[in-house]
Amino acid sequence: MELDERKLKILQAIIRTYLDTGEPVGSRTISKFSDLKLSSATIRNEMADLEEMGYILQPHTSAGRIPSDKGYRLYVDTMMEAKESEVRNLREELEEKVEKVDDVLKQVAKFLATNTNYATMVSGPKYQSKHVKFIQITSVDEEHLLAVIVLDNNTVRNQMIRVEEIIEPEMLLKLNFILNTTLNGLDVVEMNLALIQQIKEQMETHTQVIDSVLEVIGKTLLENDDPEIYTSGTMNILKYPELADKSKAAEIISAFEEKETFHSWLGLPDRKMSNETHDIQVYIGDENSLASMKDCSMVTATYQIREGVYGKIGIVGPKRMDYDKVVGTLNSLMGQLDDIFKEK
Amino acid sequence: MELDERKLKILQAIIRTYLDTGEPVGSRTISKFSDLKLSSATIRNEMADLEEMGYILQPHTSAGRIPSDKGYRLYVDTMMEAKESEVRNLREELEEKVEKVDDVLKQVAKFLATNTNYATMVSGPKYQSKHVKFIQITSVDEEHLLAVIVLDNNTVRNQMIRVEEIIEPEMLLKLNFILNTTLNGLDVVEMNLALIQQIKEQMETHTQVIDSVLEVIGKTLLENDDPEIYTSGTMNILKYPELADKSKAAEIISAFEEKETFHSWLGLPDRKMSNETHDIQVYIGDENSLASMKDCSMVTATYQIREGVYGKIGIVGPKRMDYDKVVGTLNSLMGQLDDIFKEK
DNA sequence: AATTAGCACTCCATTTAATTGAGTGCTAAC
DNA sequence: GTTAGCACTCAATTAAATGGAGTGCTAATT
Repeated sequence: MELDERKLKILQAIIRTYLDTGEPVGSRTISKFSDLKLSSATIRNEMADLEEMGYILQPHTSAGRIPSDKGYRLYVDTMMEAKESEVRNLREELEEKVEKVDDVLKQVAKFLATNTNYATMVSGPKYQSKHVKFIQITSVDEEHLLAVIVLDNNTVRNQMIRVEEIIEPEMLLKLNFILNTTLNGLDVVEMNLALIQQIKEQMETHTQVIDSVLEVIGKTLLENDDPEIYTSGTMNILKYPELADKSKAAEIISAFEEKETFHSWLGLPDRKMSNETHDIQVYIGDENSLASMKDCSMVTATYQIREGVYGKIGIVGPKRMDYDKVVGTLNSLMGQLDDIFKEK
Repeated sequence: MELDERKLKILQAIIRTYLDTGEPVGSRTISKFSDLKLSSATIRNEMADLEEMGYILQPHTSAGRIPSDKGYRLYVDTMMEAKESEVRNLREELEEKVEKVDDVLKQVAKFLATNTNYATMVSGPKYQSKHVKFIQITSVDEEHLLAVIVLDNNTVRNQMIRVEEIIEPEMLLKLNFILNTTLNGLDVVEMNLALIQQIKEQMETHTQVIDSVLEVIGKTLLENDDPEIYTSGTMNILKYPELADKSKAAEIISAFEEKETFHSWLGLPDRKMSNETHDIQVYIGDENSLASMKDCSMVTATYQIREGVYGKIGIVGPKRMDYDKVVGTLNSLMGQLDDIFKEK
C-alpha cells in the first residue's frame, strides 16, 4: 500500500487534532474540520489503511484513532512546522545579577518550563579537555597551604592542604617554579609516576609536603567534573493525564530527581555539530534511552559556549507534546542564548 | 473536662493504630486490641470526650476517629518513644570516595529517604561569618588575572579577571601587599568606599585594573552563599494516599524542586544548640512555615561540623508518619554523622 | 455511678445495572 | 471511487442497590 498525498493529509489532520485535544480522533471530526472534502466514510476507509500501515492505532474498537510512535516520527520528520514562537526577549527575563553561566542556565530551565508547560532539564557546560595551565601553591597561614590550579579552559580549582611543618618562602617559590615548568600543558593522564618522581628529586627537602601537594593536584585533576544538571517544572508532567498515573509519574519524576541518570547522554553532542544549527533532536517514546521515559517524548538542543564546551537542554513531555511549539521555542531561544554567551 | 490516665491511654491507642493503618479507627478496634478491659461502648463515650477536647476528629459521621494536629502534638511531646533503630553503620554505607562534606550529605539524604520511605532534604553547611583572611592576585596569562580570596572559615573563592593592559610583577606584589594589609580580617560590610579610595591612592598606576580587581573582590564577598540543598526520595510522598492526590502532591513536590524555598529556615539552628542534642524538632501540619506543607509533618535535626558551621536535615512525610522511627533513626544517624565530621 | 448490651440510624464505599454516545465496519446505492 | 445508511461495539457516565463499619442513645446490669 502506498502512502499517497491524501493519506498524508489525513494523517497530518489526525495528529494535529490529537496533539490539540489529547482525545482519540474519529473520522467525523476529520471529515468536518479538514479542507479535504470527503465524507466520514471515506476517511474511515483511509484510516483503516493508515492503521494497517502502522501510523495510527485504536485504543479499542469503537474509539477514534491516535498516532503511533511511527506516526509521530513521520510527523516530526516531514510535516512539522516549527512555530516561530515569539520568545520574549530572554535577556529581559534574566534577572540582573546573572553573571555565571550556570545561573543563566538555571534560569533558562525555569523559563522553558513555564513557557512550554513541560519539564525541562539543562546540563551545565562540559569542558572537554583539561590541561594544566597554571599552578600556584601559596601559604595561607601556619598550617595551611593553598593550591590553585588553572586549567586551559580557564576553570579554576583550589584545594586547601594541611601541613605540619612550616615551609619557607624560597622553597615555595622553587616548588611553584618546578611545578609549572614540569606540569604545564599536561593532561591528567600524562601526570604519571615518573614525572612525580622527577619533581620530588628536584626538591630535596620537605618530601612529605610535596607528596601531599602532588596528591592533591592529582586528585583535583581527576575529580569527576560531571556537569551540573538543572531541572525545572518537573511537576508539569502531572498535567497530562496520560502520564499522571501514579506509577508512571513516579518513575519519570524520579528520573528527574536522580539527575545522575542523565549524565550519560547529556554530556556530549550527538554528532559533529555545526556552529549554526543547535542540533535539535526529537526522541519519541521508546526512542528514549531511558526506559522510564518510554511514554514521553523529549526534545533536546545543544548549546555551545565556545569551541569544545557544550551542554544540552532537554524538554520532556507526553508523546503528544506540541512539537511545533517546542522546537520553535528552542530554536528561537538557542539563538538568543548564543548571543548571551558570546558577550561573556 | 480532664484528660485523665484512661483518656490518655485511649488516645495513645488511637494514634498508634492510626499511624499503623492510616484508616480511621473505631471504638471496637480499641476495645479489642488495647490492654484496657473496656467495652466498645465505654470507649465510644471516651472518644466523644476526646473529640470535644480537640484531640481527635471524625472525617464524617459513622466513621472512626483520626488524630487531630493537637492530638499528634500531644503524642509527639509526651507519648512518643524514639525507637532505637539500628541504623546500619553509616560509614559502611558511604561510598569509598566520600571526601567532601557535601558528598557525605548527599548520601545521607539518599540513605534516609530509602530507610524511612519519606522525602528528605539536607542543607549543606552554612558558614556564619566571613572575613577576609588572605587575598592573592596572580597573573595567569597575558590577558587574565586570577583573584583568590580565602575566607576565615577556610573556604576559597576565586575569580578570573580579564585585563587589557599587562601589569608588571612588581606592581602585582605591591597590590597584593596593600590588599592584604588593608583588607585582612575585614567583613564584607566593612569594605566601604573610603577604604577603596585609600587603596587606590596607594597604587598610583593601573587604576583601571585596580578598579576591576576591587569590584571583583567586593562581588565575590557579597556573593550569596546560600548553602546547597540536596533532596532525595521526593517521590515517596506518592506512597501515602492522603498526599498522593494530584494537586496536593504537586504542591509539595514542587516545593522540593524549588529548593530555594527552604533557604529561609534551613539556614540556622532554631535555638542555641548544645553540642550534644541535635535539636530534633517536629513540625506538624500547619506548624510548618511553608503553606504547601500543611498536610505534612516534618522532622528536622541540626548537625554541626564545627563551631559556627551548621546545617539541617529534614524528613517530610504525611502527618501520620512514624515519628518514633524517624526520630530514632535521626538520633542514631546524627551521632554517627558527628563522628564522621570529627574525623575530618 | 460507672459500665455494657442492644438497637436504630448514618453515611461512605462498593457493586451492579442501565444508559448514553462516539465511533466503527460493512453493504448497497450513487 | 465516493458516500449514505445501518447495525454493532465498547468505554464512560449515571443511577440504583447493597453492604458494613461505626456511631449515639437508651435501658439494663454490675
